[in-house]
Amino acid sequence: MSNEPQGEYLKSLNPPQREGVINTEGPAMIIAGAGSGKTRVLTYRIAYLMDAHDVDPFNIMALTFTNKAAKEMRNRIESVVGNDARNLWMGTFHSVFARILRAEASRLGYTSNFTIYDTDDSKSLIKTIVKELNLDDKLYKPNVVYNRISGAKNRLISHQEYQNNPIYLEDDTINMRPEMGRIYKVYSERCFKANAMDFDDLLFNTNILFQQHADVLNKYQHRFHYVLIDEFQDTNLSQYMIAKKLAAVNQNICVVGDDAQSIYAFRGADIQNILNFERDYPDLRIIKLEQNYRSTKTIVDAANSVIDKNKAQLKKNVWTDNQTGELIELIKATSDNEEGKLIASSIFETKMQSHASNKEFAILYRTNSQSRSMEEALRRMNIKYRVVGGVSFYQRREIKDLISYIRFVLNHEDETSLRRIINLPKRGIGPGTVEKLVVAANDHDISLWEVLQKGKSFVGGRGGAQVEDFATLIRSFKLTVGKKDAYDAASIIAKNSGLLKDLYEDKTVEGLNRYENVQELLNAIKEFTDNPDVEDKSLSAFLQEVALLTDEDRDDSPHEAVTLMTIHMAKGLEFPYIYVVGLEEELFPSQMMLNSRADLEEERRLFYVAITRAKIKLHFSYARNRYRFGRLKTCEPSRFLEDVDPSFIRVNRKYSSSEPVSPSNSYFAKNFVKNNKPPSAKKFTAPPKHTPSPDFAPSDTSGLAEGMKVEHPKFGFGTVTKMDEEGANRKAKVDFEKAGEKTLLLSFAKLRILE
DNA sequence: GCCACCTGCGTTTTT
DNA sequence: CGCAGGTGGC
Repeated sequence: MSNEPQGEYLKSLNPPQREGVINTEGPAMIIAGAGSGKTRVLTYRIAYLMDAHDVDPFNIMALTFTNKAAKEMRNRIESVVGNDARNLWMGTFHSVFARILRAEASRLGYTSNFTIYDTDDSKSLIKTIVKELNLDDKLYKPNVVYNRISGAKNRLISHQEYQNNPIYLEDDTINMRPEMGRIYKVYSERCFKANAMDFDDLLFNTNILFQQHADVLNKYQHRFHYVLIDEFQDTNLSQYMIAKKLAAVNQNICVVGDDAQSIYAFRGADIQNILNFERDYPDLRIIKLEQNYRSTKTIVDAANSVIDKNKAQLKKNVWTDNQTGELIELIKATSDNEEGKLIASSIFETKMQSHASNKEFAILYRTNSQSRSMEEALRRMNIKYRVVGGVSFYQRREIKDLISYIRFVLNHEDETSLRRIINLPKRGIGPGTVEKLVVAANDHDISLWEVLQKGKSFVGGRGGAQVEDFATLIRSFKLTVGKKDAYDAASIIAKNSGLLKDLYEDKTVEGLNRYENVQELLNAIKEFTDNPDVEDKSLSAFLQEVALLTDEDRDDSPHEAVTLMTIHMAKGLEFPYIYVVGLEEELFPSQMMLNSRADLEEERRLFYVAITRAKIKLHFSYARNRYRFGRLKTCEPSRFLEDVDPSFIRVNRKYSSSEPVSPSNSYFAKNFVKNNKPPSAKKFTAPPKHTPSPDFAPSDTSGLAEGMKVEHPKFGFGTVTKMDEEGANRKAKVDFEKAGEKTLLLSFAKLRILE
């Protein structure tokens, strides 16, 4: 897509795509089937506005849901229109409106350096409040309370409205949680007092800002001549109302989405927004992109046969001109571990037969915990892989610790960060002391920072003095921050707070890791200050960058690797070879989604998303037994398998266990998990002459060298006599005691290193 | 205030 | 199973 000559790009579009690009004026909704070139249309539309209509990029706002999508779109526009693309207002809803809120903070009683609380911060504040209100924390679990408050905010219900709303009250009463409204109120007040906004506040407060300050709204309405929204099916009411208000003057609002791929209803996304959109803009231009360019006919038709089972959907007819391709292969396994093994073998074979590389494969699953058995199997076959998702870098304890220091230095009212750092490293300021300080600040309605500085007046004994020492430390950091750039300031904070020293002295593996992670954060800050494009090199500027950042920009994982991730993470991506694993009842569909038709349909859309990621070939798999919560449980194949038209599926006999086995009558269901060696493995390796040791497990052979003693499951024991070549063709010549001399391809051979 | 042990709980998550 | 949080010893 690079170096496209200007104007030429229109010719590469099909008629509906072109319509989506050139009809720039007035409201438009583009319903884009999977793989139909949605991002292409959106990026070209923006490029076309700048290129053909000479629209100033400052007047265009383009909203996405992920940083990654925003970044990718900006790059693609840049390749058409050049450097001007940098001036677009393009980003996630949260980052774009955080920027506007910083500029207008004083209108809402905030200062422009307000802290952004992530979900963990919010939950820990909720936990504190539940404790302070003496409520039952079994009933008012942070998760439950957070979701309730989040849900209200996303529907633009303030805590005042919540407490007056009979529906919410009744609901809470039925659920035995009558104090929910009170917690919401206190939580909102505490966030405000802390000069902090949570993720939902960034949108909620933008609504308040536009509602209460007509001049501000007016300003932005006239600034943004064009508003575009990607993944519109994922917007919640709060986001929709912001966009609607901004577009009210110029009416140039264009939304792109696919109702069939709506998988975030549980986060407040509302399919209703698509229907409302038609109602709110009667002269709406609706464009349907129905030609799929991504997948084979088999995959497109199979996906259609699945989504057809849903009742709630907009009619559309996704089709493709691509080849029919191969049938979907179904792999049946006896256990989760065997499933991993069969998948890894299938990947290995496909790689050999189709000359495919690792990065063309993705394994998709419903829950992160399913990655373990896949990882083990891939490791054993020496197939490189990367796991996307899991615990994010910025959520790691040591990283949040340093970030919390930085936050508190920049915002002395940030209660949640204070609680995190005041006794880290240990300074003898315990929870009791902290509570006294916070209560003092709240009861006398004075600032938290003031209370800290006068610690001795609020806390008796040694505690008071220690609190004042802490305040002095923070004050010294504050001075440093004013004088130094982000990197120097952060380094001084990391060092003088004692954080680094604490980690440095921890010589355990995890401790070393944490120390390295903090260094990595410091490196990231160094990169920030060294970046010539960055004008403001202050720590405060860095913090604002990082607050809404997830792991996107730190993708240091090997490129030439099989990708493992949840289906949610895979949305918007495509791979030639896709394995959708764990297709079992109660896992996928998840047992938590079986209660209502709407939930089950969302789950089915998730399955649809999984299928439509594949370009060339799709594999399904399930296991008859699976470890869940530490227990081996029997599983039924997923109902979703029956949703796929059977003419598109064939059972893979080679990579499937023919006998369904229940744990009660099976020798290996009971035993093989222990020794990791199911008898069924014989089906795809020749019967061994040598009987492997009971604890045989292939070693990591990257460090294999001449003279080492090894065990091979088939050839038995031997000594490495020669190493040859590197990378994928790395070989070892081994002199086996019984089998003689063999040359083994290490990316294939299973060897256990004995010494 | 600190650490070691124990219990009980959960599963998807753009920001 | 793996983790977070609580308890009870010092």
